[in-house]
Amino acid sequence: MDYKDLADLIFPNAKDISYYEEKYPERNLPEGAIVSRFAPSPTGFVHIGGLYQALVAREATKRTGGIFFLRVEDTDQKREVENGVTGIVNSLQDFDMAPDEGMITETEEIGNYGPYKQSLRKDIYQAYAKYLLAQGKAYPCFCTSEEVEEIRKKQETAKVRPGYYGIWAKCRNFTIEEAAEKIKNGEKCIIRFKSHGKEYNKIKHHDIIKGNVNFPENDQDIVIIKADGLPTYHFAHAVDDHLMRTTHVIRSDEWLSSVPLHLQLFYELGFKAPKYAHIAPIMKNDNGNKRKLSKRKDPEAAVNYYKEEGIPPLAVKEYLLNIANSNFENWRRANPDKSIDEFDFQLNKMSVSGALFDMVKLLDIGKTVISKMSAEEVYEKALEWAKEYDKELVEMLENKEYSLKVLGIERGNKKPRKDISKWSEVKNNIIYMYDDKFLNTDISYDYAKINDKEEINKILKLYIEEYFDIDHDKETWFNKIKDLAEKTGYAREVKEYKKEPEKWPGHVGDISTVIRVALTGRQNTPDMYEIMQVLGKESVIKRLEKARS
RNA sequence: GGCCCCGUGGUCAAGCGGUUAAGACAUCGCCCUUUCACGGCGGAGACAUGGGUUCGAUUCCCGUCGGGGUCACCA
Repeated sequence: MDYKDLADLIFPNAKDISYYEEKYPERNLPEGAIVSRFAPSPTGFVHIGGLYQALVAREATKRTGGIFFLRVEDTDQKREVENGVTGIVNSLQDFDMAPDEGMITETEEIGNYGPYKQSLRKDIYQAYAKYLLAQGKAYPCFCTSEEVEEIRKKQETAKVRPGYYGIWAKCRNFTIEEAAEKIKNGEKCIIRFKSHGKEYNKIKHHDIIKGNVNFPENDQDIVIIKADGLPTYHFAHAVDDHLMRTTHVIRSDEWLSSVPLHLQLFYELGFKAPKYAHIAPIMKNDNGNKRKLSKRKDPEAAVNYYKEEGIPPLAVKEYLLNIANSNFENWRRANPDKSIDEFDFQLNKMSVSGALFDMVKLLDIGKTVISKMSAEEVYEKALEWAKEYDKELVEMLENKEYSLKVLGIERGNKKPRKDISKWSEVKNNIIYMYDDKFLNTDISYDYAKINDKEEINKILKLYIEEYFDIDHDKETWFNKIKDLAEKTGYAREVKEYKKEPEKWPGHVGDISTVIRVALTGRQNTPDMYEIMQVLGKESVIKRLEKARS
């Protein structure tokens, strides 16, 4: 009896690996094309760090004529969540980052290198496990989890490195016959990789992001096939990324220390190892300590948060890209209208350590992104958001023609307004422009400097009766307000007032403020002339009358 | 604890042997302006620390301190 017989005994039905090698040939892509992937577990909502990884992987492939695919790593059924794949697919969709290959719904996929869901690739993993077994590079292990735990405890008291390796790896020393005997007796086994690494040997590895790193060789006999017949991450990674012809493995840097193991696996399997790029995670400041954004503690860790808040996906992507390649923002300034896919993204320019998440900066980018949109676009996007999250906004936006005018105020010029950073701010930004909201609610007017009721009434009365005409052009319109200021004893020009402030009780600006507050209930608004034009004569008068009463 | 990685203003970060140590966000002031936003100008604000190496270290080496990661039949 030899290793091959033992392999046949354990996996009698597994195919020869040549079958898969032929089925998934090298990809025919242009020179230098990068094939990379996003490979999440369907364990709940997508984390912002996951989106970040996906973005980086996607951008890395984009201009090389490569492939960005989505592989679902569902080998741990315990952690699996219902409709997990759908959640992932939809999140990528929301950010306009649909993969070139891989899962496209809970069960469907596109591409020739599938299945892209690991639980469906059981046969493949077993074929490769059998292949290792047949060469004596893997062996069945009959230890129960209790036994493994016991070994760990012994190692702890002996103060040696924990793990299943060397003298501690008791199943590795069974003879083929002994192992076969146990299997024939129906003993349950898992499959372990038989490592020939030595801890005292150092290996040099070059990571695209982290640079040169030195590690001890792996000497752990890690499990490759679990009791349920599914592979562990390590083994699935090697098999899948080989068969899917991944050129660049872009993943979170928590995997960095597994590189020696992975390299060893690729080598023993006879695969060409991919290049690795380990991304530093996005962090959060927690009482002076940096920690990863946590699903439990931080709402902003979930990508759905951004959708709910109405932060434009493009803003999120630009922010993330900014963290990834800090020259992005310079590029963006020079190319304000180009697609981010035209940016020359470089993996090796990524920061080695994790950035603290900065919501303020994200929202600033949101402002800029929205300020570049047309009124029509703002309208559509805000409405789309509102349909899901804000019924009142939907009602307001029902009058499309009017809403477009409202949203169009000071929009489209070379210095557009930047007052909306996310869709959830829209309502508060424009609600006073809607008569049915404004006229029917109690407004607490605060006129700032002028607060004498009589005075205010006088100003408003005069304005309505003698100075306001909706048909005036802007210059005439404002001259009329200046006239009104003069008439009521205020300085006509702010500059003159500032020269001799004791001469007047105030200036045109104060008169404007009275009108503005009466008109909108607010001291700060966009251009008042435009507001009046949008409101129309009737509404302006109604509003001013309302303020007087 | 072992192993690995990292340490430039509040944050993201250029620079990597000789620089007035960029830029962005935030902050403060001024200007523009009927308010706000935008925009313009300016201010404050940093090379963790101790030793080397060197004519010269933010840049190179070592220690210290600080931060992060990893040591599963989880990914």
